[in-house]
Amino acid sequence: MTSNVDLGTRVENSSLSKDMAGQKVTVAGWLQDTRNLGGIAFLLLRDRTGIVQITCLKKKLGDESFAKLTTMPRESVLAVIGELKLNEQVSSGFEILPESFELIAEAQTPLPLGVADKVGVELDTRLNNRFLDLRKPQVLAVFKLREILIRAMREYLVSLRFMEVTTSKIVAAGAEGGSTLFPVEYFGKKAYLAQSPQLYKQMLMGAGLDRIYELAPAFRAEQSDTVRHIAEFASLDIEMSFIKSEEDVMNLLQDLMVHALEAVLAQGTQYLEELGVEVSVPKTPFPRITFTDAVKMLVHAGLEIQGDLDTEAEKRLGELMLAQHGAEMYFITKFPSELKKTTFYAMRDSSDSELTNYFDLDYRGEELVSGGQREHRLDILINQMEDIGYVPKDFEFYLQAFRYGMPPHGGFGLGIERVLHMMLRLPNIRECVMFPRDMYRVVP
RNA sequence: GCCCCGGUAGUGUAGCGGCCUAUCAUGAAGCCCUGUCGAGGCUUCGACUCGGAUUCAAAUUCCGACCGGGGCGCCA
Repeated sequence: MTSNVDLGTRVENSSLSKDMAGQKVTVAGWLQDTRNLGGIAFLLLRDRTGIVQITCLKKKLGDESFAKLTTMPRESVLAVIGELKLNEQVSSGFEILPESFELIAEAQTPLPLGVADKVGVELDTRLNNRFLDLRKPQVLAVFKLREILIRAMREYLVSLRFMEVTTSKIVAAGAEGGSTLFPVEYFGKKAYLAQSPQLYKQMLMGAGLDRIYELAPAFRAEQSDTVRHIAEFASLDIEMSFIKSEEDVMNLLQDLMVHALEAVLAQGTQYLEELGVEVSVPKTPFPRITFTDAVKMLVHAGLEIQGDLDTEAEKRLGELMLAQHGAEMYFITKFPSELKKTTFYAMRDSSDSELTNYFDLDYRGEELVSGGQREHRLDILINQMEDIGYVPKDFEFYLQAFRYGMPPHGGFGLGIERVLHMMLRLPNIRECVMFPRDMYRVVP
C-alpha cells in the first residue's frame, strides 16, 4: 500500500481538528516516536505546528505495511494519507488511520541529539546539531517569540512614521575605537565589519530623514566570553531629529518596549507556556535614576563603586530597583562624561559638563540599550574627538554632514538578544540566536 | 585578555591509583504485546579527548595540546 503521496494536499498538524472527523487528510512531518504494541502501533508525526498521532492497525494494514511503518527510524520524514477519526482514548481527541504512506527521507541512526529523548543535552552539543535542536518545540518557541517581538517593534516604529533604513555593514571606521572591529580584506584596502550604524544614522539626520530605524547585525570583536555576549548580534537602532532632550528618546523607547512585550503576551502565549516562563509588561513611565544616584544607592547597599558599574553592581541595581520600585526595566541617566569619553558624539549636559545626556535601559540588571542625545554642533563635536586623540580628518565623511544644517537629534541601540535573554530567563544568550557567533564558534 | 573548573558509549552521567571485564539513564538492534500518549517486559550493542611522564599497576596522579563550562574585565 506504499504509494506516492501528493504533498500539495498536505495540511499542517495545527489545522487538524475534531470537526474534520471522517475526512481523508494528508499530513507530513518528522516521525518523533513510535510506540509499537504488537497488533497496534502509534506514530507521533511532528511538523512545525504540532504533533498528530497516526494509529496503525496490523490487521488493517497487513503485516508488510505495518512492519514498514513501525520500523522507520525516529526523525525520518514521513507523509501519510488517512482518515481523521475521533477517539476519546487519544489526548487530542482524534487520530489518523493511515491508508497510504510514503517514507520521504529516512533518518540515520543514532541521532547525534535525540529530539524526543528524556535526557539532557548540553548547549554545545545542541548548537553543533542546531537543525535537530530546532525541531524541539521549546527551542523553536524562542524563535517564534523573537519573531513576534521584532515584528511588534517594527509595527510600532512604522506607526510613528519611522523609516526603515539599511546602512552598510562594511565600513572604513568604527563609531568607537578600533580594537573592537573585525578587519575585512576589501579589494586590497582595509575595512571593517560595522560594530554599530551610529555614524550613518547621524548622517541620515543630516540628510533630513528625521526618524529612522534599522534592524541589522552588529559585529563586536571584543574578547567577551560570557553568557550575555556574542560576536554578532541583532541591533535595533533608531535615530530621531528635533528632540528637546534625551527624555524624548527615552519616552519613545519605553513605549516601544511596552508595545513589544504586550505583543509577546498577546501572540506568544503558546510559546511562553512551552518555555514555562511568565512575562510581565512593565508600567510606564519606567523609573529614571541618575548614574550618580545609582552609585549612591549601591554604596548604601554596601558595594564599593569605582568608575563605571561593574557586573556585580549592575545585577545588584537590578535587584534594588525591583525591590524598591517594583521595576524590571529602568533607565540609568546622565552618565558621567568621564565614562563616555570614547563616545565622542555624546552631548554633554548643558548645566554640568561633567555629565552627558546619555542613558542606559536595564532589564533586571542587564543592559539592553545605550542611547542619548547626540552632539550636533560641529565645533563641540570636533573638540570632543580631539580630546580623546581622534583625528577629525579621518572622520571627514561623517563631519561633512554637520556643516550644512544638522538638527538636534538622539537615538539608541538595542540588543534584541539581550531582550530575549532576560525576558525568557534563558541561561545563555546564545540560545536566542539560531547559529550564534562567539570567540570560539564560527560553525555551524 | 585574566581567574577557577571540567572532558567517560549517539546523548546525559557514576566512578577519581589495584575491587573497572567501567555505573545508571536515555538511545540503537532484536523479540513479546490491539489503546500507547515519559508505554511496558526480555535480550543484545555501545565510552575512559589526544600526546608525553610517574608507578609493579592510571579512567583515576603530573605536564602539554585541543575542546568545553563558569566568573571577571569589555559592551548591546
